[in-house]
Amino acid sequence: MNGPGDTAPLAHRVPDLGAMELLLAVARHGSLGRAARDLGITQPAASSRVRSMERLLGVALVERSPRGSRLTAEGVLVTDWARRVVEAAEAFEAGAQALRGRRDSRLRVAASMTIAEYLLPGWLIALRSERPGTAVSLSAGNSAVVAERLLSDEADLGFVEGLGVPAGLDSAVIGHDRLFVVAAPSHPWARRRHPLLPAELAATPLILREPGSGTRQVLDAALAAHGGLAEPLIELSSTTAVKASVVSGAGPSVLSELALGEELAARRLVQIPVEGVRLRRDLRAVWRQGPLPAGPARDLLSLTRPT
Amino acid sequence: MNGPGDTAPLAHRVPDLGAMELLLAVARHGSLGRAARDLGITQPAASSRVRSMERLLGVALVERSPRGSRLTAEGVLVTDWARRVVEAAEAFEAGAQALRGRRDSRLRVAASMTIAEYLLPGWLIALRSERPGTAVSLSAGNSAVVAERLLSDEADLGFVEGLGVPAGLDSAVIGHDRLFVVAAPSHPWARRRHPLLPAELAATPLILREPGSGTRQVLDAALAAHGGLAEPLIELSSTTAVKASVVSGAGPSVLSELALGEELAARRLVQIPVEGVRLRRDLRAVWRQGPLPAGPARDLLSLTRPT
DNA sequence: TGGGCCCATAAGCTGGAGTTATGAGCATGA
DNA sequence: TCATGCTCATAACTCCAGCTTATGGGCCCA
Repeated sequence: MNGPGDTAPLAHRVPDLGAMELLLAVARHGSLGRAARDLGITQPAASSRVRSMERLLGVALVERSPRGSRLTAEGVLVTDWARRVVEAAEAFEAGAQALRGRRDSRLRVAASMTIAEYLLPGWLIALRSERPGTAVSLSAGNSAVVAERLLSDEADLGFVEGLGVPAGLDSAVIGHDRLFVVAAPSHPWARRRHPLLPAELAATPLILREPGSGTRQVLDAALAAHGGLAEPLIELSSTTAVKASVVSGAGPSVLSELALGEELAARRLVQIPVEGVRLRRDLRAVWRQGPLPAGPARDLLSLTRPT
Repeated sequence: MNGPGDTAPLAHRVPDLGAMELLLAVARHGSLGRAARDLGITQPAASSRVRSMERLLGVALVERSPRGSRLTAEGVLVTDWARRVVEAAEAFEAGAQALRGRRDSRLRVAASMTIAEYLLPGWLIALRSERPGTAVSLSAGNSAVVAERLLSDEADLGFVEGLGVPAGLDSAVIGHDRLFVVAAPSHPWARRRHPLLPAELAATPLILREPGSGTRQVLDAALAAHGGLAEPLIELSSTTAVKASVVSGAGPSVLSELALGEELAARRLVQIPVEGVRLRRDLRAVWRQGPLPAGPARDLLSLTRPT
């Protein structure tokens, strides 16, 4: 994950979250003093913090004047990058908060790993802005675990990404997830001129999650007609480990598009086109058989329409 | 940007970047001590940091044993959220570093605001991992500014998103950018059952950037055949300001998909389908007329193939 | 049983980020 | 013209978070 050439930890080369937050506040308010008040600190503290941020980056971010402060051209760019960090931190916080309140929460959610990692934090941020009071607790596991929690009344609402709906549950499709064939940029497949054929994919040993995972279920089903999945090259227990292996050039894999955003954007991985096979699965909200859930569960459900 | 109900600043409710980095290192190495060494701190420091992170979140993240440390189930989730924060911080750092080295850098890049904000940091991370030594400097502005810098030999490679290629430059299409019609979830358009017609869009006052911006050029051209763009509701100078206005319900707007990731995912904004009009523009790399650039510029160019 | 690896705890140091207090620059309005 | 109110900067002081070193206990293996 650390690029080569890195020496000091990232945290020493980048302003901390508080400083980024402060920069956003300055952009919003057009004044150091008001930004400081917004964050509950004093004006000199804000002033010195912005100054030390500018020293660290070697760029002037804020143009001070007796009538307020505006961002410089560079400041605008830096502020936008900072905003993305702060948004990621907000997602972190929303997720972590849901993880904490184990017992006493009003809305208990159970979700598959992929959904809990990549989608739920965003939904929780949105939920909090629409229904500020709602306390959420979260547990993660595969489809069977989610079903069990719903049926034993340990969860009010679940999210799964498997092929079918577990018995005893009602469901609604809330989106779709495509599976991408990916390889390192150095892999021969990355230079192919023509799409991969299903039979080729099926015949090639891949880096995969263990058999229970949703991704693997879909892949098995899709390739059954084309000779069935070859014996895996390696079996790993987490999506992150799979990605790391693929990036390092160990071999190709098939992964959810949700897990691939950063890697594809930074071209650490490349997507290999495939033709003639549908690698797609439904994302579903699930609940105990019966009427649509009411109260907070309904609020959350209404935020999760197809994207 | 701050959700309602927030009181303390985000930075007090979330572990700092160093702690998140440490958590990732623990996940990688399977041991607090080795993670500590990796980050250049001592084992007790790492131990206490992880402990205080667990106290802050109210969740056990790491399972210690005399033979090493593994993440708990919750730890895996938290680590993945932390990874996204750290990746955003890496993008921040890559961008900021490019911004700093004004004069002496070997590769000088000029880019449009949108590309500089959303795409360049990712490319720079990838570039650094493939060609570690490359120093990059960055300046941002609209197409005319980019062209000027290239022609006056103040930049080696440029990126623009306008409609045409400025005179005197050669170019290559490196991707596409769709423009989305967006509105707040509370806006009437968000509940429409049928796609918007071009004439409706043209007739509606929108929240827009000022006339010079690339987005507005494309919009003008696309709607010329449908009666031309109505007088804007408000004109603002930054994309962020436009988004904030739309979120607050002031009216609809048309924005690049690149700028909308977070807002659409969190459903602070919703996309309004439109039929019969092509709101799409090319993203282009540009350079002084003549042969393809060589050296570091070529390295960067080769990272930016169509996504 | 000694030596390797793990982790935890304790005591002490230090720097960074906060505070209060103060002053200077620029508008506005009486 | 002078007071008022906003802006930001500087200086001196306080304090605590996070680091260090030193130490000890558990587990496994040769």
